[in-house]
Amino acid sequence: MSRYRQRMSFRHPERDAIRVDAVLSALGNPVRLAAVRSLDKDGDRNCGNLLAEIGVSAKSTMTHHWRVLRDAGVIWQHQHGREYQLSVRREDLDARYPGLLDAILAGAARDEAA
Amino acid sequence: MSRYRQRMSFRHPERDAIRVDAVLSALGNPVRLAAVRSLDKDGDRNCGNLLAEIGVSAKSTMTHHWRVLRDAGVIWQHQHGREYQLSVRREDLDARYPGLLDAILAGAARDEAA
DNA sequence: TCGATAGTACTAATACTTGCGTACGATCGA
DNA sequence: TCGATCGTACGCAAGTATTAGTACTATCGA
Repeated sequence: MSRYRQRMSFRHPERDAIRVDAVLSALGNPVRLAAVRSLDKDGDRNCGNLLAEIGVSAKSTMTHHWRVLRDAGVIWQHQHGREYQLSVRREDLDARYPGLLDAILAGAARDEAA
Repeated sequence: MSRYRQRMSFRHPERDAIRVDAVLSALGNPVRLAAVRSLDKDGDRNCGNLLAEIGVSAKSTMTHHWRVLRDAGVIWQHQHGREYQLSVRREDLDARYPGLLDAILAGAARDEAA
């Protein structure tokens, strides 16, 4: 009997269960904001791709951040073979909070330029 | 010699020093989001007014939240007699992150309605 | 001048966050 | 079938956030 729980597919909140304070809290962390910017700019990715790009050294650290973003309803994370496909939940976020994600991403781009 | 530092006027970040991740992190807390919604809806207030409205029991708790919002560049807080006038830094936020504050406030209103 | 009021400063307890090392399960490819 | 790979699960350590009690300063008004 293993000490480790068997991995199963993740729980993602329904669109209607997304809350703006959770979204803001999730994106209010520089590592997660950078991750979502990358996902939005360059399309879907697996976890390892982004790890190097964001400059985080430990896989387990990003596993934590993916969970926060997933639980807040910001990203989808689905298993695909032995990789996990990541994508921004743009349809859901834009439907529920029109203009929010674009304003945030534009703001992050502006901060970076300055 | 008192153990307590004398109060002086607060440091507010310059418009150019505001960072979107700090704004999101500040507004990613339900108490602070509610406070900013009240300020935006009903105009400038002092601290005590909002205390009751938001349902926070201790003044010192709100003192902490005002500091977080102030440091993030979300609110102005200026002494006026023995009260402190609070207001949303709408001009600065709208100039730096167009549409962000409106999207957030609309989102909070939507969440509340649901 | 003096009591009441507004709201901060400080302290502390508790809970949550972030980061990473290590153990592991599942899958791929040779 | 077996080693390499992907990325999670778990656990720990250090840091930060949240809340509130109490001490305090400054100001207002009678």
